[in-house]
Amino acid sequence: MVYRSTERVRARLDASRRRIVAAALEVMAEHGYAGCTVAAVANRAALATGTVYRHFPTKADLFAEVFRTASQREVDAVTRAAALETTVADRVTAVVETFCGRALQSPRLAYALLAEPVDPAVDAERLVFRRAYARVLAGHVAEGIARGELPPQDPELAATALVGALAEAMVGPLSAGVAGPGTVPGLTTFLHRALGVAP
Amino acid sequence: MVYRSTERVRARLDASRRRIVAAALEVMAEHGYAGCTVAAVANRAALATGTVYRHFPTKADLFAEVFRTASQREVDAVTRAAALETTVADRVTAVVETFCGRALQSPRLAYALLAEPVDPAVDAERLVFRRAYARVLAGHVAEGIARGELPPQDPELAATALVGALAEAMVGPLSAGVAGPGTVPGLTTFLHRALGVAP
DNA sequence: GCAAGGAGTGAACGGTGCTTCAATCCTTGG
DNA sequence: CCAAGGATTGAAGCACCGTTCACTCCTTGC
Repeated sequence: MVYRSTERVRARLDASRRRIVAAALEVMAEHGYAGCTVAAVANRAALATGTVYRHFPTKADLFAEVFRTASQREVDAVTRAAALETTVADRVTAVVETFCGRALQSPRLAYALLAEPVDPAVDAERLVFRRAYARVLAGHVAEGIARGELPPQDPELAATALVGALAEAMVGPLSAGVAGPGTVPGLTTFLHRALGVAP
Repeated sequence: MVYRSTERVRARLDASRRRIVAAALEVMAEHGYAGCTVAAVANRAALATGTVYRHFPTKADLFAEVFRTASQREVDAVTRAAALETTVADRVTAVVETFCGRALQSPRLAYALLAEPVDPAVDAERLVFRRAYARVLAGHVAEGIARGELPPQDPELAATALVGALAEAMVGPLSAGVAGPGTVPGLTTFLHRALGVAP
């Protein structure tokens, strides 16, 4: 046994793996999930098709990771934006603005993450994504109730409904053109009222 | 030219076509869109695979019609339920209860119509479906504003957000088990507040 | 430099399921 | 009953892609 994987090789492997995920994300942001053949991803990563399979057992596994990565980034952005505010009202505003702003910035990616038809195994990851958003929001809602800024209510349910409303309001604009200028403020008001933020 | 299609034949053709759509709907309600191969649908309709293609140019066309039919039925049910009520609050309650009740009654079908990964061409039909719901709701919202039962707001946007909240709140329960008992009333309250129904 | 064995390659494979088509059956009007 | 022509059949065709694998290249430690 003369060959044993060394640090340098492991670093290169790691880099390849990351490059594959990044490439997949790029292809998805450009052509949607529909354009994401394994060959296209490999090509973008400057690797052979077969090499992808040295890092991921199946295409679904690769894209599960892609979705997980991209989703985490989105959730983080929203979490960070909310953390800068103090009242629940301001936090919800921050969430809506961040979510919509980012979605409209890269519409193709947002559509893929939110609504595009994908492999069922990848679709499962989407549910996790949405639940992650809901969890963040549920935390703020619960705290709002505790502080007396919001009336008593089921934070989980409220958060889920918020996420649904947000996503739905974005899907239309994403698939066809751009959102009207009133969309984001209108949505903010709507969601504030839904939660029972005192006017 | 001795043969010319007669009334009887045209009736039989029509019946076949309808039987194909009905069969597709049945298969979808049982096994989801994933289980809907053309062969399975034809089999259920007691026809040969090839016959399907004498009625629909492609599978996507067939399922576009299936979605259209099923969606119309759902929208009609909701419309009818709302029409029995007078105040906006009661109408929204009726919509939520009807929507959720029907969805939970045939969860596999509801999941297919709302969220299951489908062919992109069929997915387009889904957007129409959701917009149809939104249109119904937007009408009620607009009337509510006119009557002074609701504060001024963009009825389209509000309706879209309502539909999103409803759909999202149902997807969880549909994919895994049943809805908790508090879901429907909780959702109703949430949506009333969102619209600004006077408490 | 060399043997051992992992990493990388990409053309070929294979499964799935939509779609077609030549053969057959059925309907119609004479 | 017959000829014309549409309707039906279902097995074969076909395309598309994910996946594999025999081969080559590279890295390692002696």
